[in-house]
Amino acid sequence: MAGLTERQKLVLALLVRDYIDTAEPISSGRLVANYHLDFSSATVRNELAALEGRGFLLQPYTSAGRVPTKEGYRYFVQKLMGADELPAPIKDMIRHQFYQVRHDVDDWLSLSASVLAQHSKIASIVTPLHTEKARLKHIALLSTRGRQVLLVIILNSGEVHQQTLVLDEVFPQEQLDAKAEQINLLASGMDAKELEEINSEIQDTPLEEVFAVVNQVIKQAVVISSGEVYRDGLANMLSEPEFSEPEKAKQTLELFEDRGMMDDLLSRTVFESDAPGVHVIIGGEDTWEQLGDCSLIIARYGSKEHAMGAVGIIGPLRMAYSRGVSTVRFVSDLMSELISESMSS
Amino acid sequence: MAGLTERQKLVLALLVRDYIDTAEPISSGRLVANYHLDFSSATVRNELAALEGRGFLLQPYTSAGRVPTKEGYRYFVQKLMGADELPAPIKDMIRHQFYQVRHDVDDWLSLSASVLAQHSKIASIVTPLHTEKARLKHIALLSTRGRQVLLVIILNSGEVHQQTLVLDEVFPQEQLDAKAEQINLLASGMDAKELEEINSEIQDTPLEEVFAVVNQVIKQAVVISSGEVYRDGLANMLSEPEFSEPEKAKQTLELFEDRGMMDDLLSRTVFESDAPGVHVIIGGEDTWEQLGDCSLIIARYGSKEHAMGAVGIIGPLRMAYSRGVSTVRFVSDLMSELISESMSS
DNA sequence: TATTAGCACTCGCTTTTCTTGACTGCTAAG
DNA sequence: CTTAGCAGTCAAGAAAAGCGAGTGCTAATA
Repeated sequence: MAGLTERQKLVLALLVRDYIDTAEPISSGRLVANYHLDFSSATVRNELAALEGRGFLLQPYTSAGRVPTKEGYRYFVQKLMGADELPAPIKDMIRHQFYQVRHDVDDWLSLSASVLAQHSKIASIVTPLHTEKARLKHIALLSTRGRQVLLVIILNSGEVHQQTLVLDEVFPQEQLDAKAEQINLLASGMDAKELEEINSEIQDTPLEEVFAVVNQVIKQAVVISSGEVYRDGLANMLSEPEFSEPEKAKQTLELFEDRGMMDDLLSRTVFESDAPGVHVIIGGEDTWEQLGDCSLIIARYGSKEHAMGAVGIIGPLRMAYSRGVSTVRFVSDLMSELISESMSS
Repeated sequence: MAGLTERQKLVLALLVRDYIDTAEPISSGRLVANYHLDFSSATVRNELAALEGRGFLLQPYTSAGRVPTKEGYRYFVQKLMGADELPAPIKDMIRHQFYQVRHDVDDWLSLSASVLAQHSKIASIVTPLHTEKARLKHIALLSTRGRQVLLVIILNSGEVHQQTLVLDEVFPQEQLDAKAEQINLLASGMDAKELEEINSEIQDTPLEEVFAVVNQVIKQAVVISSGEVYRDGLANMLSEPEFSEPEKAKQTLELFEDRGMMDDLLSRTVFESDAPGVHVIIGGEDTWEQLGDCSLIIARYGSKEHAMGAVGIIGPLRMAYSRGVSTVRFVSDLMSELISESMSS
């Protein structure tokens, strides 16, 4: 199957862009008029028919204009779309916003989510850093209230996990410090497998209770959303005409609330691929059936050596891919920079 | 203005319950037929007209049945509604679910949110414990990665706050321990005001950087949502017919995403009132304009002496108040029990 | 005085019909 | 290969008609 002619590419690009703007089927006449094409609407009609034959376009009904198919969007994103960078002043503003929270890492995540939602006008998702080879760096036990104790676990990657435990009896802080110190001496630097091996030694000692949790947390650390996942801009989505039917809206919201699904999606797409760039997933098909009629633009941040997280936006098929890709790239690069800066002395 | 007659109360109660079930305007004939009333539809019509005169009902249009007004719901909730407890097996199941996560306090919150959403079929919200008179109990500094340091602050109430800081240089864990110890010796037991007073002593010492954050956290601790607020069941809401118009849905979602609003609402209603019971807020009017056409059922958990949080559900005006109140009460009591148990030795 | 049967009236909803006009695909000429 | 011209298609919108659930009122009844 030969590629598209230059003119077909032009027509497809114009049509997709126009449709993304207007959300209405695009007609041959409209294309000629709006973009001052130097060939007639009849010619455009022929090209449209050809593009429809290739599976890039479809007509909602016989006498309507054309609408891109998922395949059409994919071709557009891969071959036709140019970059649509955020304007420099906006970028500066965002950099400034990050600068203002430079001392509080947790704010980086929520700010990223908020920035993405605001500038893409759709929903965003941001996961915390996580590493694939979790090793224990350090734990701390902090008495909070009665038998409740906060267990803080820090991994080699810098990832922080915490859990409030209810122990069997009340311990003063000094004893908790001692317990923590014992575990640190014993298990620091170990990964899940090694922890498992020394597990039997711990059995029936006073450390058993806490140790079990450390063990379990390290095992779970591989799951990307083990920390808090930030979301924003949910309400934005409902403004898009494709979610005017409440059914669609509900479906999408459920997708968004479903941790497992997102987990799988993010980790597979972002972490298993070696390409560090921006990934665009357009609608569900075979692999990602559940995505349905939503598209996803995601990128990872951090570094392969230490720890990585993902930032991304989710919207209808008809989303501003060009601007979206630029925005996601900008934010993920910014995050990577911030993190690498915060590691240097 | 005299009270309602017994028969008017009966008619109002039946109508509200029926409307909550069906979401359709209720006619006089329907009431007589469904509930085998021993007076005629004409009589019911007279009573309906009287109730409409009182502002408890209204007709969507001239020849339609009646629908409750906000006032109508309020009267129903205050005077007419009985208890509609969850069935015992369901209660046992929920208790069992809590039992399974008894060692992890953080799970209590997310489980509460999930239980409430599931059994009320609408959205839920759960805030962590927080105290009004925050005093510093203990801090810890944990090196995570490069210049990043996790600051964990534990208040007298047992509330935990944490923040990842980016310090100006890299410190080994031992030095961080020493710093933390210094601050603990100096400031343990102090409240916001006392911390402010010793602030000047800290100026220009190596502790300044960390101390500033501790100071700030204690001040902010009074805000209820300073910890993570758990939400669930958002998608449930969209199933309700009142949110079929995307505008309404969007509005409600925005309300739900707006932290400030919820904060204000929860703290004012739950904490400023002395009554520890379940509060029902029906639609926005003067005080809570923003609530619009949503209702809220909330209760606090914990104890006034130590720390309190709030659990609640949010839905359309037409929600199952009776079941809702029972469910919220059940969950909040359960949480209070768990917490008080976890404090005893 | 309170209740109720009877009846005319109202008005949103559904269905039907008609019209409009924005497109297309095809054909034949340039 | 391109394009003007034209017949054909079909959703969307407006207008009309009928339906029917439900009311308010009135007059008779207990």
